[in-house]
Amino acid sequence: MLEGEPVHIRFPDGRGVDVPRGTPAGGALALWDPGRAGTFLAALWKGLPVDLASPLLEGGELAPLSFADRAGRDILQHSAAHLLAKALVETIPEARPTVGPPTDEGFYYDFEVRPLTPGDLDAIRTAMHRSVQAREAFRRREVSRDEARTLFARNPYKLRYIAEVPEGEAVSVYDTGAFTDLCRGPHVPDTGWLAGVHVLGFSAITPDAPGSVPLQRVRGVGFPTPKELEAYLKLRAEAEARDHRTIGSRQELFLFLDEAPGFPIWLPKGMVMVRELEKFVTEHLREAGYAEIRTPLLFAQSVYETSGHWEHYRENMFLSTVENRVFGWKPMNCPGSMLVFGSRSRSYRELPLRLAEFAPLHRLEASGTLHGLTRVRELVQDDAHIFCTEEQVEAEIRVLLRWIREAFSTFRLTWSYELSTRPAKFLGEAALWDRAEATLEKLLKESGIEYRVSPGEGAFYGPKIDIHIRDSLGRPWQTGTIQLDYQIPQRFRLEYQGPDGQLHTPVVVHRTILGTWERFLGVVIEHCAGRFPPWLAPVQARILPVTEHQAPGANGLADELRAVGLRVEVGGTEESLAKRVRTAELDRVPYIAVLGEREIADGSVALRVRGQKANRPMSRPEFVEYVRDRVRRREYDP
RNA sequence: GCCGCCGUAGCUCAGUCGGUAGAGCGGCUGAUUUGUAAUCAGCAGGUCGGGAGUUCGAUUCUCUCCGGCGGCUCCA
Repeated sequence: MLEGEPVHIRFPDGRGVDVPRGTPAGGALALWDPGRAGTFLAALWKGLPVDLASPLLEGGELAPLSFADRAGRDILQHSAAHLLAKALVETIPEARPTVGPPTDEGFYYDFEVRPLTPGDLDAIRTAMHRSVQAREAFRRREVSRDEARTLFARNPYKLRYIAEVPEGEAVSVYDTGAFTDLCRGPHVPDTGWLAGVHVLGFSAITPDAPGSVPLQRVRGVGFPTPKELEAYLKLRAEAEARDHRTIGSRQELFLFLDEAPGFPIWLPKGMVMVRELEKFVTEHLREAGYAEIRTPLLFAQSVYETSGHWEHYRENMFLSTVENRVFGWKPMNCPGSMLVFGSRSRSYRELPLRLAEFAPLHRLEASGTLHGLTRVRELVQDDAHIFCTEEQVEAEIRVLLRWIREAFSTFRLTWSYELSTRPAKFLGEAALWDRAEATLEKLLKESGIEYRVSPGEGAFYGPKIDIHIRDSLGRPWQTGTIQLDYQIPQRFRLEYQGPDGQLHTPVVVHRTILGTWERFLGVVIEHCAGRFPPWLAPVQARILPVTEHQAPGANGLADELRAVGLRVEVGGTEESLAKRVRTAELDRVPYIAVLGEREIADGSVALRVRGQKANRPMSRPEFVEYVRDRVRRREYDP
């Protein structure tokens, strides 16, 4: 091809254009769609991401990338990481940058550098801002391996990455002002695109590799404009306001003491909610043919040796030595259920045998991982074990998948499924694992469920389907789990007599739906920002007499509500009505009933529904029935 | 557990460049009897997370332990 000879470029809408050879990708895209060209931050050239400055040397397919595309978003995050590295090295010249990838949330960059301080962060932010103002270009250069090794001679991390570049692939570096980083690219055209970048914080991390030194990880987020960044930061501030730890304290649901780290203390109002969840789950258990049992919190070491927990889970167990015998606090309910099943001979006619147990479990979680209600050391699962034949497994799991849909819909949560497969440390034979994994996968597929596969994340005894629920800000939490287990029943030598007269080992499905009361409530609190559905609310209605003359009437109404099983409080009259309404709203009480002279006279109530200023007058029986009905139907909104 | 940061009244936070601390809300008492997001006044409440060290003197500086937060790792 001759210099300047036109090349033919095709675009996603099928249109094409001839441009002089060597035209930058950005130039071609501007010809194609001048209106949107300003939002293009990189391009896809023959399916691979490239810089807008990249010259088109031959014909081919060209598509734009903007922030709206995941790939484009990642490019902006990655460019932000470069900008951060530039600023950090300007601030602390001896710092050695390692890697700075985009993440789901934003981006980070790891450095080998002295421990950072908040003051460093300020200096880094200033340096980044300066660079953004200067609109410094990201310039790509391809260099020889020798040149690259010279450029990064002081940085062993980069030298290692240079050595890892496959033979035949060019080593590329990007210059941003005076800063040069090893990078495959592509990048946004210049730092002016990074006005919506914000450094969130830093923390030390310890890389996996043996002998490696701790690194400082600086995290940030990037948006195309400062306005979008502001919107994001506002969302984060809201997330802080709905933190379950804050709401739990404000509404007196639970607390933690220094003397019992990771052990939640349920206060009366929180305990009401735990009981409501229990009731919600238990109703289903009754319909679905479960039986409830209770087994000890402690078992002798030998039980865990049989179950495999001694080998695979001991470091997470609380142990007690009594009369020279070691007892372990159970971290899971399975051993107890196994012992109950094995306590006498069983017939196939009993299967599926569904044993539920809601016992407190103890897990010695590392202190640094504890987090409010969502990561605790004492927890209660809505747990059950289904003992069944291999043929019964599918039907049982189908029921569970249906129940998951129903349960999470009640809370208006969105959830997702994850299939976790055989871990490095596992019990049993690989072939059995493959079969179990195939079964779970088939069930997910036939239900039309979208799921993610997490290789190696299964329990040590079997693969599992995990449920992740997201709170309203999109943060995922693992809750329910369905685990298929061919191992532990064998280890406990569980058997049932089949129709063939032979003894067979049952399969066990371990499953929880909500997961644990603790974590589930933590997420629900954040999801609804403490404005609980009436059925779950610790106080469902508060009755406010306007003056003390209406107090007897208010108490009478409260009795009527209590008589139908509702949780009611009657407000005092020491404070102004406005103040008491305000307090009730801040307490997130779903129904506020005001009783004044008028209401007493005509037997009505002035109902104020939580969050709604306008009040609805209704007769007392109407009011009682209205609240009762919405609670009974577990309506989400009051 | 690892790294960093933090710990002042029940809660949210101010403050002390080393001389033993304040506010708002909440609580209690009194007055007010109130019509839909804060009526007024008064009072009580803190060995400034625990321990040790430096100092004439430590809530303030140092060390250490405990706890919390943000990450890492791990998980329901």
